[in-house]
Amino acid sequence: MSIAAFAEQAVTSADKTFLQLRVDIVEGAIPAGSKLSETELSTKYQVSRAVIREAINRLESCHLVERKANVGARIVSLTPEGLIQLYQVREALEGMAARLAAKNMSDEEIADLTALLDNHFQTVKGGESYYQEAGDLDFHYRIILGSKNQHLIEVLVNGIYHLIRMYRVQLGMAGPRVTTAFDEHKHVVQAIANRDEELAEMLMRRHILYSKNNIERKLLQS
Amino acid sequence: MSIAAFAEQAVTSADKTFLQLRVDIVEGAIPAGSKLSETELSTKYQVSRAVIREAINRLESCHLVERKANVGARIVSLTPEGLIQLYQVREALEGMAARLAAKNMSDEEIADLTALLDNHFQTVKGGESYYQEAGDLDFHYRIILGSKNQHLIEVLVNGIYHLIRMYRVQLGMAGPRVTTAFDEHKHVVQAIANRDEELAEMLMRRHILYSKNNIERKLLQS
DNA sequence: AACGCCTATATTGTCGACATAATTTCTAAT
DNA sequence: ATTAGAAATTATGTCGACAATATAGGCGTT
Repeated sequence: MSIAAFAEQAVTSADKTFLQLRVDIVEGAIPAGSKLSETELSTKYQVSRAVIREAINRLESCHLVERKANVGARIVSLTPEGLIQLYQVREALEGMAARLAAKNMSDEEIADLTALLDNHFQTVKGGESYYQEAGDLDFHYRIILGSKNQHLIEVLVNGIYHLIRMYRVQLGMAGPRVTTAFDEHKHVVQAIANRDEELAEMLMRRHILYSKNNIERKLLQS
Repeated sequence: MSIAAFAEQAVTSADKTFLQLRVDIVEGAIPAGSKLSETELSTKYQVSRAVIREAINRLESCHLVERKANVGARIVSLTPEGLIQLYQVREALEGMAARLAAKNMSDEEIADLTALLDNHFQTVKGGESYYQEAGDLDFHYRIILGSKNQHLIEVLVNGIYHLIRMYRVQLGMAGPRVTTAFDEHKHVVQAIANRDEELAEMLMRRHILYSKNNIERKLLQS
């Protein structure tokens, strides 16, 4: 199961425009903090202003843009505090996700997750570290989905993860930590396999906390 | 500071329609699970369909309605599992909020919070229990705001709390537990005053967990 | 020269109409 | 009578135009 599995396909024109805009924003094609002019975008994407407005509305609900009445929409500006706060929310939510996953994942799902990790371990042992980010995402997504909690899934997959990716791309942070993250992932999965909710949550929180500390260090460097 | 302090005043017509619709949905004037016809609503609220569409879009980002392309929008249907899942998210987020509040609230804010609790205690000791829900909300809102975490505040205040209120109203649950909740609130505030992040989070999580258990019991009764 | 006010411009908000997709209803054939 | 298909209807999606608000620039005054 890849990330694409979560992308409900776009049927309407507003859907496509929204998805396109989201990519352009997250990947930095439209720089953070810049203003989103409706007329400008409508000519650029060859759709009416109504479509653009709808797309912007959805971007706002992802917390990727901020709107002010009668003024317009701006892409959110990236601040170190913002990223830290994002990781605090992520720690809380993914910790709970791991707890719920330990309770709610099926044995088969857990087996798949274990297999994924083994697979991931093999590729990285071979030095192919370019695969790291996708692997990391797969790990986290599976546990989030494994929680079977609709609200949790929604907030994380449609909201926080795009924002985090935006930070990663635009602050020039290459993927997650490679070296130690494997063991942390492995221990989380073991806890889930043991149906140890308490430990699964604690380990996931630690894992994300370490990421946060790692990022804070990088932010202070620059 | 009351709940009204969070309601950014509506400037545009879509704002007002959104707020009105949200009240009508949460309070049950429009029953859960029912379809939201754009044309119907536009005549009912005396605004154009564009305004209704924008309002519905915002309701969707609150998770109060669900839209399907080329079909329309429905108010979310209330299920016991949905409420339980909501409380799981709430436990994770408000636990983190209490932790952050213990770190980030100013001494003055903590003093105010303590005063509020004393006040609340006096009124309830006098048997005026009708004030309970507002008091409970005030307590939780202050801690959420005290976290100083924008994402946390957004998700809880603009998202989850309206949904929970919708459940409360429509499943006919009178406010929160009265008897034991005070002590739990008091202990949370004490932990925050002591700047004990760990304990503050744990106590808040317990507090919400108890609420969840209480609700589960009520749900099983009916 | 600096400040305030007023006009001009551009952008967002709102509207009604048309295009398109989904649903319902009617018809016809088995 | 039931079902499949097509026409009619209703709803959502999209568009261009107008209205209202905010911003920018120019003008006059102190």
